[in-house]
Amino acid sequence: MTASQTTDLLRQHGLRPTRQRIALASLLFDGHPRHVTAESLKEQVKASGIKLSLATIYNTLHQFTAAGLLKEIKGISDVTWFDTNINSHHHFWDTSNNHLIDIPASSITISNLPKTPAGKVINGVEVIVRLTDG
Amino acid sequence: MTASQTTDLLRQHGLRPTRQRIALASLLFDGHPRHVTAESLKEQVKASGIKLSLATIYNTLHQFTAAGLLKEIKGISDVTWFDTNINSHHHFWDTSNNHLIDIPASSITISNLPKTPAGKVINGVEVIVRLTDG
DNA sequence: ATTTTTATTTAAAATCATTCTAATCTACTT
DNA sequence: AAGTAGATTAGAATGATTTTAAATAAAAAT
Repeated sequence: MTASQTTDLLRQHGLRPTRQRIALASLLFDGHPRHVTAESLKEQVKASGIKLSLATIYNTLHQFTAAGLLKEIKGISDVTWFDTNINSHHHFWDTSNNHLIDIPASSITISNLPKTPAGKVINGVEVIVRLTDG
Repeated sequence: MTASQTTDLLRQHGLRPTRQRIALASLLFDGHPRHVTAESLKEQVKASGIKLSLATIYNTLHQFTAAGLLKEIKGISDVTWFDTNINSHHHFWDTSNNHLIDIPASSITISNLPKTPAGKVINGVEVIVRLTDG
């Protein structure tokens, strides 16, 4: 993607094409699927000789997410939960009051998974069904 | 569960039955499914007039988990990930190198979910398939 | 029972990811 | 070119969790 195409992309999403946003967008939207954290992106930025603050990386990742350019992958809120139900099962996560409700394992069927990478083994499957008011 | 049954339970799992562990175990293992965080458990402890430190609550939750008495519900590591793939899909999480791999939405079928609580709406479904070496 | 050993608890400090603040700077408008 | 609204930044603040190092309690040995 050229610099001018990146500029257009940002404008189309209501974001001013600043030097920092252009730099991050061209790293992120190169056509390949990418999974980044703020830290991993900071490394890439550093490696390409660009200088910008970590706060800007966080701001920009959230703005891109709000604009629909990125998707946030987040577990259940930002704290660790412990469950007295040790059997395999899943959860509704009610985001309006931050409560969890059990979903029996039998409610979820997983089929045709892509091949597990060589040397790796499936250790567990966690399904989170997010609920909101409405 | 009586205090002596709680003591037995702890011993059976190789844990010394200390005052603090007995108190936490009797709150947690009352036969009802429970989802707790360290903070929520601290509140319950406080409400029952018991005094013990937050560090002990964290230690104990992890020890109970290691002993198989609790299950930890955790998203993908403890950082927020952002994904350039904004279509509905899921993830392998390779815990050995902390990498993510996409799983197409079509690989996962969800059926017979429990009824969504009144006034709530499903906002998204996130499936994490955890991988380890071996 | 008393001592000794080893595990546990604790308060306080440290850590780590993330957000906030308030000052500076930059893109867009006039 | 000047003004204004929005963006960036360094550094402080926050919040969850872990670590540290000293004090305490449980189990084992005498």
